[in-house]
Amino acid sequence: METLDKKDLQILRTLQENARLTTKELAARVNLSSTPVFERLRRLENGGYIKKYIAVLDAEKLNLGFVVFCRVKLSKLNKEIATDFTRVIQDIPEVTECYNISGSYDYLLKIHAPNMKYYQEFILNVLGTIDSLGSLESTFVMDEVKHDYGIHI
Amino acid sequence: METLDKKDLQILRTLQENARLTTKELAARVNLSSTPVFERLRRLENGGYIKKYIAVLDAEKLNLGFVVFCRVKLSKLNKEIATDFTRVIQDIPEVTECYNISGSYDYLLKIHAPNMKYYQEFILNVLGTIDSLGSLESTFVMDEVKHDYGIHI
DNA sequence: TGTGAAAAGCATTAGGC
DNA sequence: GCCTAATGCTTTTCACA
Repeated sequence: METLDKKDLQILRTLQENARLTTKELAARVNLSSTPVFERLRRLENGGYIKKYIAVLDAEKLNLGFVVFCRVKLSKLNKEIATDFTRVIQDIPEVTECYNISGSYDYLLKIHAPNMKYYQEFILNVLGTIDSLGSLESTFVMDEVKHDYGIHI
Repeated sequence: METLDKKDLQILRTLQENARLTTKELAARVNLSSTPVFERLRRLENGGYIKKYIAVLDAEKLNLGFVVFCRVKLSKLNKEIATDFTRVIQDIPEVTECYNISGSYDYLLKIHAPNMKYYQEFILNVLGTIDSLGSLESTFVMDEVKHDYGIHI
């Protein structure tokens, strides 16, 4: 796929705000008829600009509103240990995000739990048992001040 | 809204994976016909369990793949300054997330930029000019190891 | 690339169990 | 609660500018 024009960007911008709009409604907002919007949309999906469509759930209501950012140092920084850690982390459902980062820690994890008690046991019984993990520092989220679910394009 | 049964959770779980499923497809997955699924969905939306439906875009392809976690200390920790900071932060499009956190910093920001050069200027011209901001520490994302876009329910 | 019309399929409501 | 059946929209395709 070559390049995106103004309408493409407008479509993407609109959909990352509300993915439930019908092609027709979307078409109205970008001043086109349904057909070209439909085709652009397919182009954008196939081109990988749209990765997926998701429903954003309310973690609080689903008893997973206790959020922690956890910084992790590997037991030793080599490729094998890093590979092991990233593989293990994929299968831990409480860990919703994991980034390899610069600085004095190696990884930053975002973790969702029901409460502090649960988290404490999670550290002891899950994270604490990973061999490739050296040390760990938890930072608790007291309030979500902003969450855009989208990027500014 | 009272409590969620197995089918409700299954619906939520499915939709946070793929929000584009038709009611019909969704119904097939939970072994019901369209009507009850349609009604449950409405109940879940109105009950606030589903906050919104969004398209997840590819930040890399849209030239916003340079991601930074930035920890911020307020110039002074009082209510007025905190309120000012959180208000200012809402209007900065590069900041896609902002959390009030425990520990030696007050806030954790997630920032999307095109590249390091852009980020450097962003720090100088935008973040650096916020009065309520005391100090700041940038942690660069070298790799996104895991990103679930959903919680484990 | 775009438009508009037509076919195929879905969301949504109604009526009954 | 659930189902099936009907209706009015949408999506999707096609012919054409």
